[in-house]
Amino acid sequence: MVDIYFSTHYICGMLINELSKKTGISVHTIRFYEKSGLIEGKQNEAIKSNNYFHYNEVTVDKLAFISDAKSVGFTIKEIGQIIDTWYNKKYTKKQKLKILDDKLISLEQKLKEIKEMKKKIFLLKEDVVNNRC
Amino acid sequence: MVDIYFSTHYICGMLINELSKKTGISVHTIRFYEKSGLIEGKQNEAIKSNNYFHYNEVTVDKLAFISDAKSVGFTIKEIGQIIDTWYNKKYTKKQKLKILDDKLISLEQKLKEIKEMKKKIFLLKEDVVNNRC
DNA sequence: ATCAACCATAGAGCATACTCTAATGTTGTA
DNA sequence: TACAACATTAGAGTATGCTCTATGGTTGAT
Repeated sequence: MVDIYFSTHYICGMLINELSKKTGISVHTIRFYEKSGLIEGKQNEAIKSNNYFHYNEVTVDKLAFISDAKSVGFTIKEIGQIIDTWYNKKYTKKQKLKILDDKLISLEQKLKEIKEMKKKIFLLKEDVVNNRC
Repeated sequence: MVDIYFSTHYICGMLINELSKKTGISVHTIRFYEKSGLIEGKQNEAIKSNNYFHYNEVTVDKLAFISDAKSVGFTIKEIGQIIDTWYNKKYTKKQKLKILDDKLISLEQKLKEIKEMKKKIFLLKEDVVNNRC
């Protein structure tokens, strides 16, 4: 009988391979994100035979967010900023709100540009349909 | 008195420096786009003393389009495809429509993702406002 | 004890999209 | 004719975001 409250898994969370499988992000890329400061694992002080990093569900959430944020065109730096408004004490409340408002503005801008591009492509399509080009 | 109908400018359009000033895109970047196949200048057969390239208003339009298309996240390759549905005989009508439809679908997808990200950032902002993180 | 499957770090390599430098030739105005 | 301001090509360098390789140690099932 194993006391789950003292199992390695319960205390330390998952290792990088499990995190990779859970998120669909490669081990290499996860390490790259860790080096870039977007996520961080913890080493268990009690275990001295290895220096393995352990990750929790917060990291899973962060990686899901990173994927989404990359899709909308945010850079690693920008994603780091947003994540730091989240769990981090790096910024004051005022700074956090400024960062988030800036991102909302840039998303609004992207929305506008994409709608305009849709119109342009649509007009181009009309020209093709009507043999005008 | 200069006969403008025979002036170099009228026949050949502008040189790269003027194109750069007109579009706000650097000479280097314009050359990069030309190497990438997005635009093309023409050399004047009649002038043998130099090998200068001449550009017309179509190129100005193309460069404006390239800037917009880059903003919405299209790659050079994708932009090339779109431009080739435009003035080019490289594709059949059917192929052109396929390319443009694909782009419309990807723009629709981007629109969706950005709207979702706006919601996420908005909720995050609420958390900051209410001191929940 | 062996061995596949994991873990770590350091650093090289790659694709994209520029951005710049070097070397050299041309044009047009003073 | 001098010279600043243009033009050309070839290729090197930079930033971003991965992606992979090398090397070596650890874990866990047989």
